[in-house]
Amino acid sequence: MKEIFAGGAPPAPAALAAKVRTLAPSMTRSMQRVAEAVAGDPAGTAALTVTGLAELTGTSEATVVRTARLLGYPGYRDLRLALAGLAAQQQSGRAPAVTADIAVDDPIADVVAKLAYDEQQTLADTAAALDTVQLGAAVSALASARRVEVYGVAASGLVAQDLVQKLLRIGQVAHAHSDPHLAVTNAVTLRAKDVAIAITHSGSTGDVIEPLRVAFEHGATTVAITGRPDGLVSQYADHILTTSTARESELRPAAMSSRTSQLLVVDCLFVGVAQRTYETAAPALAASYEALAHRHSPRGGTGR
Amino acid sequence: MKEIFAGGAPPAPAALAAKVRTLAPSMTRSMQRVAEAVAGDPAGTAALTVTGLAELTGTSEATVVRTARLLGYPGYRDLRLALAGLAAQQQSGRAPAVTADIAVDDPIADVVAKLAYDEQQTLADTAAALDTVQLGAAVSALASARRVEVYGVAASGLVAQDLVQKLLRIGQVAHAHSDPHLAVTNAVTLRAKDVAIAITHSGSTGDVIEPLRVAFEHGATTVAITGRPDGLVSQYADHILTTSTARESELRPAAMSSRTSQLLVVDCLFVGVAQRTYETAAPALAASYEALAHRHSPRGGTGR
DNA sequence: TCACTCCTGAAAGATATTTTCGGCGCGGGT
DNA sequence: ACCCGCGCCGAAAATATCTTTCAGGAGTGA
Repeated sequence: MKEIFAGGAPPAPAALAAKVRTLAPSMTRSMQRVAEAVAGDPAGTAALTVTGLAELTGTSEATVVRTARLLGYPGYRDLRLALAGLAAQQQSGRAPAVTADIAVDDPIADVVAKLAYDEQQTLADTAAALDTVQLGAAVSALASARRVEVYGVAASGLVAQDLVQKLLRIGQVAHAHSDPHLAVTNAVTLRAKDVAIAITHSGSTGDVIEPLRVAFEHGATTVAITGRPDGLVSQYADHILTTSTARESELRPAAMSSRTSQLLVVDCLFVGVAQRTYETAAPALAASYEALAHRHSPRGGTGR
Repeated sequence: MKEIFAGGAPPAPAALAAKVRTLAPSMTRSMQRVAEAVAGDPAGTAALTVTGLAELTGTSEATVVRTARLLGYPGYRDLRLALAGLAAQQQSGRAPAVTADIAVDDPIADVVAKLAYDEQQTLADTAAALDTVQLGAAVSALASARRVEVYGVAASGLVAQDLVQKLLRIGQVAHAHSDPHLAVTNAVTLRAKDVAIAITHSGSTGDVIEPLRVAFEHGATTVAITGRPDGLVSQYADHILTTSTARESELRPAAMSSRTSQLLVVDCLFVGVAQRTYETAAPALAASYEALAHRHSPRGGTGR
């Protein structure tokens, strides 16, 4: 007997479709075929043996096993078990109903419904796939950080600012950087006890990786929030938080769902830190709320 | 073959426990032990191999297989698969137990689940409450706008920037302002055919209302994205888009759900505009994607 | 074009499952 | 009380399934 059960990484409950999407880009062609079959028909796949699935996808047993490994399972046997579970869930639960893409001539009401549904899906996927161990580690680092620097450009830059705004509210020293040069300049000044966070969906945004690398080499604790955990950015990250990737279409750029996903992660970080530092966080939150009250006109209902 | 019971009956969906009880009397002692273990802890049993389950119940592999047969499965392998499904169902069944507020001592996994759930709820609420007529009107105004100015401070400022980033991608002329003075300065330059958008959750943020008022009085088309449609900001808005407000708690500031809600509205605006201006928007989107490609390191999907 | 890297599948090797087969306990007959 | 037969039970062989190894080959950059 080997591999009792628990350990560092739980295989994956039902966030399989999400995981497939997240990892698909880093897969080779044949592995993608396997992953596609698995994600497309969990129930059917669960009924197949390695050999059967290999034949179905026109690949070999080895490839199937490799795919299972990549998805986080010890082997095909375990993937199959998870698949059976997923199938059962789908069976009992309401039909997941694949949402149609947004078309150019969709009425506005459909657009609202589809976007809302997609973002909900993204949230569910992200939550399911989020590694709570990594998250916990990142929270610990932040809670005891002397100073926090967050790097992100474009859409991820806004997420970085969002995190910083939140951290500032609970009395943490935090800054966001979207200027690559200034970011590197800033990273050089970091030491142990400081935390650097890089946010990049692609995992390969040079402008963000560079400052993280510098911070890493200067001994700071580094965290990466990325949709591609196999990306270059992970090389310099002590803790990796994976965001999920949703399908995108012409009218629905990837930035949309990655942002939703990143914000959820950021919120989790924030709440985690607020919990750990409750003694100081709670009064700080109250104080910042109080300080802003007078900037709102008296009118407009106070109630609630 | 004897085939006493199985016959044409399907393996068994989830009524496994019932089946065990029904068949128990007709079982021999050791088989009962196996059946009991299976019914008692489906999840745990699903993790075991034949040998493991045999050892656990103090019986032999043969007995385990015989039990599986009696329960209607072709063999142990299939029983195990069904067991995994059952476990997954049970798991998901007790999921909705996380609707409570986030507490200081919640484990990190609960925090993730609760935040994700809350944000999903916020999205659903917002989508349901969004006035598509107002939204359509706002989209029309944006689609034919010569220039778009967006005002927002703090968290809403980030949403403003998000909208602007998106509009820029489809070739619209857009700017975000979070500096109240500059915002007003900017607002006085607006004319008809220009669009001004104010984003404020409270609906009473003076720093944002003021520029909107100025824009309104200069003849620009004005849009308010607010959680309080009865707030002061609405007085100067041609179109009002209402975001939903979720309950908040000490550890979960209102900014969190209002941001989610605002972003959904902003996404809807963006997609709506992109639809209306598809001829120019599509190439622009493609071009901006292309232009950024080289900023990502080539490496990404290699090994590991 | 050549060298190189990494993907890929065939087949060997390891595990898990199923089947076979003989032992043994238990009741009933003498 | 003893013997006989019935059928449950588990050890081990046989088979199926999964995993690993290894070498050929496609694609890529120089």
